[in-house]
Amino acid sequence: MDESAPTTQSGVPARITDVARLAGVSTATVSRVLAKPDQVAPRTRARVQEAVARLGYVPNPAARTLRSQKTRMVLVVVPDLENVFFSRILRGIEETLAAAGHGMIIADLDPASPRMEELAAFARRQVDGVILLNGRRLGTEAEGVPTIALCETIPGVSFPQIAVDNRASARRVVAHLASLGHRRIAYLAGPEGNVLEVERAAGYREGLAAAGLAFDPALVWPGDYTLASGVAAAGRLLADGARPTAVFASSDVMAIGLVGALQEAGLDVPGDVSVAGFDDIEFAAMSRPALTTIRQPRRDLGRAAAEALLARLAGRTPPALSLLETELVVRASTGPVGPRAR
Amino acid sequence: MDESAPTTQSGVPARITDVARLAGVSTATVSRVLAKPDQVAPRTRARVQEAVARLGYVPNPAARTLRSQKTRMVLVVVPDLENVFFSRILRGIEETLAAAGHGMIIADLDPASPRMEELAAFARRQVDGVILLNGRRLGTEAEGVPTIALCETIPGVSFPQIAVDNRASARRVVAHLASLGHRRIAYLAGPEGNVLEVERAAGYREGLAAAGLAFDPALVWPGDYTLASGVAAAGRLLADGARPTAVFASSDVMAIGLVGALQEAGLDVPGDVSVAGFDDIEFAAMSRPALTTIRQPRRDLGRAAAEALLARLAGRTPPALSLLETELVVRASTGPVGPRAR
DNA sequence: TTGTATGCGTTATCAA
DNA sequence: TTGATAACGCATACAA
Repeated sequence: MDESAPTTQSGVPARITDVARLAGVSTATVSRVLAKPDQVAPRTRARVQEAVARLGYVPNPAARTLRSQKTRMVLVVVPDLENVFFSRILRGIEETLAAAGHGMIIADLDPASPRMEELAAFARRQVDGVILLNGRRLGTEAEGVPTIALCETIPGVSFPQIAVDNRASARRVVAHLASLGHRRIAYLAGPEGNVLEVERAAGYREGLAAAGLAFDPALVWPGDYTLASGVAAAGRLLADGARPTAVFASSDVMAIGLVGALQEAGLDVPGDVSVAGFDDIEFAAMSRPALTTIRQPRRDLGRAAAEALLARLAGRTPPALSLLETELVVRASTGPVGPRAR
Repeated sequence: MDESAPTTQSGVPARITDVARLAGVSTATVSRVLAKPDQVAPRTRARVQEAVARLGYVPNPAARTLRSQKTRMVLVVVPDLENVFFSRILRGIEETLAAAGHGMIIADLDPASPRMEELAAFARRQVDGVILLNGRRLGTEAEGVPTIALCETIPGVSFPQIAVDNRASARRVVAHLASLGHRRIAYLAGPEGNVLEVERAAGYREGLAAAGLAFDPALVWPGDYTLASGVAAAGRLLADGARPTAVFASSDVMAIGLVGALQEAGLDVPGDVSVAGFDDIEFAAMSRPALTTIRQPRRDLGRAAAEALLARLAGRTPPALSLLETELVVRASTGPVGPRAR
């Protein structure tokens, strides 16, 4: 009944020498059977595999790493594990890596953290590759550690990057709002200097231009992707003499904060103001009114990054930049310009 | 200007022999300076430390692990990384482990997954300890891998467990609702058989009893901690002839789904129905109306688990069960029994 | 207090 | 196709 761990009788994990002895071959042959089975004669191979199974042999990873200089581990650097945005991406990465026999180590690290250096030292030795989600280079890529940037692209680097077309997506949001008749469309920005922010802001302006609307700097409000900045934006809107009839918030979290604060102030969304977000986090669909937003294919983003890294590890060269498709998800938070606002 | 990696001139990472040569000592002494500095004469120690700094020496982890049989890594098993509930716990674990020089490897694994076995094989070799968040034993603890269970306790195991008092917390929610005048209080349950569910359900019944209210099985609704089950519960409530005036949902996610669906049906929360949740996830405060709930000290839970594990690694024996304090957070989703319901 | 020497468990090189 | 053997880089028992 006892499904105890497969080991030698003694309870100590079997080593390669145990397998070799049982199969009547050398350790070199055992190693070959595991790494390059077709270089071993079928009969020998069968004997070894039998012995491996009997002893439940699993190679010692540390010994393997020491000798082969490969760790079969990948480091994933996220800026904030608490941000729900990343969870599904991580899952996409993990499932892809696991299928290829690689483990995933997560570092939750503010890009400004001094631990970046410590982490670089870690990455140099403990992983075969790195996926960066925080828009900051680790520095290890220069030392030959294959690296991929995901979502937050990093300008001027030579390694592959995976992202969505933030600019085009932002344009699409503005086009949607304009098509509903909105002519005063505000933009709730992300943290200054952030790549995502730069792109989305540019898309906002281009979207206005495409709809024949003038850009008004007074309608660009500062934000930092946090709930609090969404709430703060509500104050701004309420104080505004010439209120916008729609707001494009550059993250769902800000959009949700904004909507909540507006409702608290007695405004109706979308009756008085339409609000759109970006990301399509889980709570976008469950907030009231359900949020119109841009869906990022998060799982696919994770998968794509992991695949690109695996390709690099295999010596291939993935494209310098891959852009995945987003989708405009129209829900209840955006609607035609209301009678009051007209 | 170039902050290149600290290595020997050749670009190859320095080894212990390089340090030994530069400092004019044996490798054993270098090793000692790093592991037990006080066993080395101050002057020698200084020379070695100087050499270490000059060469930017960092011990090779694989070699270290191979020799010492310690990996300085901890495995954390979560049932669902997408569940926002875990993120802050993970951060609490990570910061504590990092401070002690241990890395954190996350496995995102449905408890029913067949990968549990594969993971056990991994844990046996690649980590010094395990923290289980999914209520399932890995089996490696029997083989001497120190293990801690967190949040979802596992009955009948001998290793330390960290959790909150789910039962007492549930009682407190019911007491709160009862104090607002509610006499028909429904309970939206979690997945059948889950430890958390069993405890919270018991607390619900005890809470009713303490308030002098009768238990009515018809007021216990099935759920599984997902949004969808919260939405489904709304249908149940609306169809109910003798509607409850309050609902205690055993997770915030279900509570939020329930509230949204009730609002969609034209009911007012808390005017028509009060709703309370459990967990205090980030969105509890930002949903409308803001959710009354039980706050779990998630970061502290993570820290406590990590500390308990570190204690075990150090040969000490933490208590078999530690319960951390929760807090009833009263927000806007619960209120006095409304006139319509009275 | 310091040094010598050995082995941790593999993989890779070379020779057979 | 297979085997002998030398690293991989470190920590530790033991000796000095």
